[in-house]
Amino acid sequence: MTDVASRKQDRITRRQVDKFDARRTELAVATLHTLAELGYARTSLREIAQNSEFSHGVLHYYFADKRDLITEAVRQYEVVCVTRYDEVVATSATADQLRDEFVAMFFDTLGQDATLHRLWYDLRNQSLFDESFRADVLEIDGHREDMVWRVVSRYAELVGGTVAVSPGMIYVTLDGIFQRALLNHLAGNADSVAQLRVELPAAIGLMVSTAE
Amino acid sequence: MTDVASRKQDRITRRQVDKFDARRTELAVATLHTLAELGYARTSLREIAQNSEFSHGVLHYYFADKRDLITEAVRQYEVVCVTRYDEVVATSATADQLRDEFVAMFFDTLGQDATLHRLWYDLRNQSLFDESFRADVLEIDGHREDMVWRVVSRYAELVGGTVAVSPGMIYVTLDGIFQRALLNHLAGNADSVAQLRVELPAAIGLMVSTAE
DNA sequence: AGAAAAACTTGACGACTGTCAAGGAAAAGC
DNA sequence: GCTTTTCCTTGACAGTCGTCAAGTTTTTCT
Repeated sequence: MTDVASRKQDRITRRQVDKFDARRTELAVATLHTLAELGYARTSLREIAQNSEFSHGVLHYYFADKRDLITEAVRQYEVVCVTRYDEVVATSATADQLRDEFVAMFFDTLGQDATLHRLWYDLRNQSLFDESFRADVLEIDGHREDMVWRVVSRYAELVGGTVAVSPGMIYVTLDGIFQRALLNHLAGNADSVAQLRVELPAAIGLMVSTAE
Repeated sequence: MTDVASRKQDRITRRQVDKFDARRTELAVATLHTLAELGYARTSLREIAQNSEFSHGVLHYYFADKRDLITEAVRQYEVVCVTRYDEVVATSATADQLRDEFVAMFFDTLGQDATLHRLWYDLRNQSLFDESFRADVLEIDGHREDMVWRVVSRYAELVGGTVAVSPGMIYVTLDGIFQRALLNHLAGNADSVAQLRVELPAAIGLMVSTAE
């Protein structure tokens, strides 16, 4: 093959691959919404296809099997979810502002993206039973940990103190609060959610020791 | 009906009811083990029956439907699980002893009953999708909160201090640590589990302020 | 415009699901 | 010991599942 011909071939192949990937992503997003609505246990390929503009057979044209499809959907989740607070971190000038805006966004996404979040917890739990999910789950969990670490360490910096506990502990605490708030939110228990909102700043304060 | 006859009838009825309940519990326990092994999404009635000494049809003799069966299984879980640390609380004479024995039992049951625990988290998550689980889940969650509160408040008492955060926050934190330890345990990541073990006492210490 | 390749639909397969009715086996009552 | 009730098994039902092959439509290339 000549150079020109091979480069042309490359261009074609690349365009095909891009198109292929675009459709894959489109279907993965449809999968994500179906999973968020029904949960892992009740999501079928036909249901996913109905949430897209295609028929159920096309899923096996773009994905090897169901696991492949769901794995790709989880990756889509990650793209959306692990940079949520970065802008708050970047633009906040004072500790109080950072804290307040973090709390606001925390409970904003809790209400806004509740179904997506419950899906995440569902899949993280699936990984306790299904080994093939574990690597992806642990990776995303790590990114979530980094995400809250960026918030809290920056908060400590602004407040002129130091973080008193490990990144893992911070994540575990904030994630635990979020999980409980999500359960209470979906159960329609607004009072409990409101109380967690009050307690969240104090929990952050507890993990950051002010320099004396 | 004479008094004697009615009392005799009562006795018979009661015996029948007891026997009925005993078999129900037996089948609920088999269900619990199957759920712990396979997870909610992959547990079928036939699989449950194979983990008992009966055939699959008998399940509909003792339970109205699958939901009824699983609900009963969850109640069995609760019986085992929400009094785990009570003896430690009752017998510990010093704060250090209480803390150390709590941590020991915490990580003991993590390894020992890992499959049961992952089932609990699985079902708690199901309640995010399936409304009919929510009441039971919230009730058990409350009992778990009470359980860790008994530990930490007693610890504060022994150490001569006060608990610095709400019962809900304590539960959320300890449960978060447990969940993460469980994931790492099942993933075979012993190092991460060991590190959480080191950090757990510090986390407890952070939530209890020593009187000065 | 015609040929080739890619994209998508349709329908079918075997396996598995919860449920339940019919009937056999065991226990209880007399 | 015989009858009645309780307990349990078996087999079938209607439905759903993931998967895939065959065929149709659409796009791409020459």
